[in-house]
Amino acid sequence: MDLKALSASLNLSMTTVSRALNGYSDVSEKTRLRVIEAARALGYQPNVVARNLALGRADAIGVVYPLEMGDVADPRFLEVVSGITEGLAPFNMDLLIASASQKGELDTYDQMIRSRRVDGFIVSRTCVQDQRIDYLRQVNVPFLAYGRTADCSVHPWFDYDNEAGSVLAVERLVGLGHRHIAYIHASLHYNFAHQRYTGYLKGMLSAGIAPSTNWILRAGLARCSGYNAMVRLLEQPRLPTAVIIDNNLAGVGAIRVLIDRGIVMGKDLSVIVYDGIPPDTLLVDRQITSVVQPTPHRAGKRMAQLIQQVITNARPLKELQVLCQPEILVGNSDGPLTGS
Amino acid sequence: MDLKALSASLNLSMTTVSRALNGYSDVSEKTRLRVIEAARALGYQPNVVARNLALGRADAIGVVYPLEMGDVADPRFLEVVSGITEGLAPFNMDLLIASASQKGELDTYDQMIRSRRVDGFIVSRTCVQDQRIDYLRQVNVPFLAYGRTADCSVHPWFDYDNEAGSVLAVERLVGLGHRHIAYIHASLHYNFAHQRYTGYLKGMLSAGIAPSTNWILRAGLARCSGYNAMVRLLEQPRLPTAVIIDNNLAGVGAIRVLIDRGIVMGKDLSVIVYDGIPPDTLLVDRQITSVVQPTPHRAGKRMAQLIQQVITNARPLKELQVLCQPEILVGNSDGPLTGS
DNA sequence: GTGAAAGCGCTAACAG
DNA sequence: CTGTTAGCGCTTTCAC
Repeated sequence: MDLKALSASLNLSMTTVSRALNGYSDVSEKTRLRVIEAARALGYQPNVVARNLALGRADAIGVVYPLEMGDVADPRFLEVVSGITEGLAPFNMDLLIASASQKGELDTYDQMIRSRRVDGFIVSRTCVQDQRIDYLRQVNVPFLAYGRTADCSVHPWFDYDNEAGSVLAVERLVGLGHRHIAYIHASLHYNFAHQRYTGYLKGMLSAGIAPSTNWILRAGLARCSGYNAMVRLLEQPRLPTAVIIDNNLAGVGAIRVLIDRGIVMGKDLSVIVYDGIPPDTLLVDRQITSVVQPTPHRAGKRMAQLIQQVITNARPLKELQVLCQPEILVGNSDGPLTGS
Repeated sequence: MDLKALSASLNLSMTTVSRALNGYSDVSEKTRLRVIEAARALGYQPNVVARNLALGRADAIGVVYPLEMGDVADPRFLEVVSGITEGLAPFNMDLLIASASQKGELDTYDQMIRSRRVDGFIVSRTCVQDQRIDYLRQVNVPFLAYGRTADCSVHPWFDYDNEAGSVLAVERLVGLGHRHIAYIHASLHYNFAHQRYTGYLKGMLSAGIAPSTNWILRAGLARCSGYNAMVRLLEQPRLPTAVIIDNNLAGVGAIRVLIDRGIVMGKDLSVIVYDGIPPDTLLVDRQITSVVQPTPHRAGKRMAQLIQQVITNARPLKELQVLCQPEILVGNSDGPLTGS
């Protein structure tokens, strides 16, 4: 069932039918209803390929991800993708996923652009200095960056306010009376880790506390690294009364040490984990106080709307630079400073 | 740079250029080389939208996944997707990902089909009785099922030989001298769980061992459920000397119990986990003996090739029904039956 | 070997 | 308000 057949069955021209279906004003209400009804009855669905050729659009956005296993294995990313497709659906846009080719990621972008498969991109896992973004800007293809970069004032992006999140965590602990607050963090190479660390320092400063370097420990994005960091922390001659861990992977490992050693969270040591601990992970009945951000799914959905607005030029740049504010989700892993 | 411009710059007709580029025989070798060189130099890339309209293809395959969080959160699925895109790349095919619409999954399939966005589908997480497959068969759209179904002799699929995996596990334990072999499993509603369970029974039968119902415990696809199951198992008046756990989530939980209670795997109790334990999970230095299957990434890649062959009708049905054989990956969580 | 012309299914001027 | 006409960029008969 194509447009020609549909219009023939209605004794109308293809033009009129097309306009009726696409909600143009210059078609009588009566005709429109008749057309819509017939389309439904006959199960007409426009051929998007033809339509896109005529319109010069692709009605799709692209995501290309690197082949490195580390990236691929990120469970959260699938949730983001899920959110993106969901957010794109109302606009009848598709999500095209591509692996980076062996020739390199940039090459994949180039191919997708020149073959007109997509109208724009979502660039994930931005680096401080990001050549993909440089390239897309240069060839003038719409995109939304998932994460800020060194120079991100001139393009649309979506990111979390990592600094603010750490400040919140420090403020909460200080409010509970803590002044000896340790910090376990991932490599400061990562943009998010750097920002969170900055927030920690800032929060401490505001509270008039000098952070102790003995209590600032480098871990990584792995549970075992958090485990080791906590072990090291507990070997210190003087112990802190609270600790903030800047990512949930290290958080799981660190908390494992506390559980294994019978250290009671919220009493012996207050713990706050950035991003929280995924459910069904700890296997003990504890709610970890967390800095929470919108779920990956929600973030993806929001990004879908943003990239759509980028493509349609619906909004000024300023409104396409979205910084999500984190919140504290109170659990029972922290508590007031005890007299001891 | 489009075909018209390219052919103009070569003083050739679009026809000839098109044929040269698409490897037709009826164009002189000399011209072909000249065309290819020029195309490269000028950075010509065919507009796939136009090409697809002319050819009536989409050069894309679709994957639609349900919105349920449980599915979305499956980290393995992203790896499968990654493998699919990689496997599709050599054929210049794209992967289109869509969330199921609120109206239901079938509706999403229907839309994608009628709008000609895709040439076929990969249907994941098949159920024993699967309406999506019924539908695709009915409308005669190519697809590959990821997982078998009750009646899967008439369509292409890719699956793991779950039954054989359990048999292997039992055989290994029996070979080590064990006869008291417990089994912790997910809901037998799941196709894979049912098949693995069948394999367990079969393996036991072959070894002339009557499985004890006290040692067959129902868990689920969650770590905590495995934890609870193991606790229940250890409460039995008589204990088994070995246990097989049919999924890695429950496996993590079950093993946690053993670690916490100081039960030494491979000595006090031999443990085999289907699919193995993901790295950086246990936080203790143990290699769990596992039934392993091709990685999700590889599986995805293979499926990409399969669906491509389905679409091009390249092979007989029989060769499009692929059953992957699992293997045992030996760790140190099992060992010979000790005298005690 | 090469080119002219028709058409894939749809949209968008431009007339009426 | 509705229909006619001309493309979108590519492939593909069918002649030469």
